[in-house]
Amino acid sequence: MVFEQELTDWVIKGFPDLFGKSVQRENVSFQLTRKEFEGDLTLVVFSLTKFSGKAPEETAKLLGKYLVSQSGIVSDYNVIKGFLNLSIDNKLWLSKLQSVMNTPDNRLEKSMKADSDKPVLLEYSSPNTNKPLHLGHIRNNLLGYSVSRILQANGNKVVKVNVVNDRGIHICKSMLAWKKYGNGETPESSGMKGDHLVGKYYVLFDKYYKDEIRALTASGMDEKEAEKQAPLMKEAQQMLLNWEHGDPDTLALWKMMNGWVYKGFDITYKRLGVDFDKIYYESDTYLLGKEIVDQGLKKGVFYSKPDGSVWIDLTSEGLDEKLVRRSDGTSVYMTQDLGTALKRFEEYNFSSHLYVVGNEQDYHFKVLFLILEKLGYSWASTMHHLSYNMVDLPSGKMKSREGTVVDADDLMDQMISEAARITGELGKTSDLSAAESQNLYEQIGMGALKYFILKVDPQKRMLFDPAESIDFNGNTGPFIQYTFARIKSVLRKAGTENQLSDYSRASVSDYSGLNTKEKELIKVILRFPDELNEAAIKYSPAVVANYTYELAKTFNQFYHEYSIADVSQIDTSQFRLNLASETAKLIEKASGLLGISVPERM
RNA sequence: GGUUCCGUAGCUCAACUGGAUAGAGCAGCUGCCUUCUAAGCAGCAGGUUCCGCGUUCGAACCGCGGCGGAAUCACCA
Repeated sequence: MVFEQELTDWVIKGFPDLFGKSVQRENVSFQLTRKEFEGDLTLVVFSLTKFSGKAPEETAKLLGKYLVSQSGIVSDYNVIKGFLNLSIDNKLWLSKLQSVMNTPDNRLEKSMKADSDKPVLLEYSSPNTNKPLHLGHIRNNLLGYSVSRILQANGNKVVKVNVVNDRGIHICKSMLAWKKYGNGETPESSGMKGDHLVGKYYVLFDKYYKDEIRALTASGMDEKEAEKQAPLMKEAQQMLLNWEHGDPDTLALWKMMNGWVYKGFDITYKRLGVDFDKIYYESDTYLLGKEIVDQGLKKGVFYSKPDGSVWIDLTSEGLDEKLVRRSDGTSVYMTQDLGTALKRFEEYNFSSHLYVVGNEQDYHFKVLFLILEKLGYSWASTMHHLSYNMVDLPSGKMKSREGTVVDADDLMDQMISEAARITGELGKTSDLSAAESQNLYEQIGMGALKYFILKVDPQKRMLFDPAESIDFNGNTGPFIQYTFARIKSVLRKAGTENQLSDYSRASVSDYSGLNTKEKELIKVILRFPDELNEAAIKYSPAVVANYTYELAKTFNQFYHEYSIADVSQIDTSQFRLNLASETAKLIEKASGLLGISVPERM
């Protein structure tokens, strides 16, 4: 935090003279002073008492006195129990703020040791092509995209990759159902979005498949056996074989239907505002990794069983035995992930590799990384699974086959029309054109959705109740957007937008009567780099989201208490306008990290 | 059953990674639009941080033991 560095230096410097013993940097810990106490930064002295040999209060008092007389930073101090509250000179707050204002973008380049030119590889989204995206995918996509922005803001190069799961039995199910029951229906003929159309046949397959099972069990067959013997399932499996053998008809159907899905996904991705630098298709990558298995066998990392299947024994690590190649020589999920990881390293020479994948795959990634390590790849240690928890409905988990999903497109539509309704009620769009209004509704609706998802710690399971639409009041995206728009409006009316840089220097240094609300706002503004850094370390957009809310909230309180554009005091009002302008810039920047766009007016 | 994650106000979430009297927003109740945006501001009420023991100056956070929820342990991906 601001001033922490300097103050720590002073404590270390003065300690030996005061107490006859020296202290290490890690023993000196500062925190922001809580609002109810006098002061700006607080030194927690408990951990220092074993070096000072004195009681906490006594230690704090001596240090406080020393800092006031020697450091030139601290104007005053008070001691409460073992907490030494330090007040920083107002002028220093102002000059810190001023240096930030005068170098608008530089502060984003500091923090986190961005590793030279090597990129960070970030995989996210990874959809199946047999059904449309739902709320769970939204969480994945928003998280992945936001993490990429946060890493970039910390000075990293990021390569965003998506791997599309475009093959397998589940794809064949939709294909088969379409072939049997589709009557040649296309997105054009039905007016349906391609991914929804394909999803419809996936559900249809399941319906008829269940019918078959029921019929078989009614005639006395065991349920497990019925699942295997159902004609539809057998046909689907045959289709998969045809696909693997390159049957032209099957491939043509596969290409056509996947094409529909990609078109649909593109629309959804675009609305979500996410994008990728490279897309991998599983149909291209599923054979990768076999060579790695051979090498692993030679090195003795893997072993084969009599039937020819290849395994790794991880029981000594407290895990199980894991299959890495089937007895028929085909690769499994693990095999291809090994292969793609190696391929990506060869292609990009990444400094680290992140996977944004749901926590149901925690075990898979644990094993994946462990195997890579055992195979001797040094970069295995740079891999990280950014695991996030599921989105739950009040009724429990979403299940696409049972129709208990919140569809991504539907949800976005709903959010946008809700935004339109509320905006209309508040009468804010009377002077906007139809196109401008529509654009505004989209910004607000999507802002609400994105903030709702991203403000929650990724590791926590979150609940979404479709019956209660996402809020537009309080701790929400629209509140942040509203604050931004209001600041912009004030600046427009004050008519000083263009002169700010000329004014800022003079007005900041001349104005010394810093009051509580102004100071609070300044403190929040100056915290931005720390928050950004923390967000990058934790890979958590939630840090940014909660910070942005606090910034907007603090501004609103400040704004309410003090008339910003009071012309009778040109210096103070100019200073306050500068503060407002700085806040707006930060809100815009922080929102950008979340993929939320902020409107100039709303 | 083994492993991993989670449990904070009625509800949805915070809590600077061990610090002071655990904070916001919804929902409920009170006030505030003749003044630059009321999607706002000020206030009231709401807590045994799932339970117990331990570690220490100090625990929502760390350790152990329970209870509750979830995920995973496939020749699926």
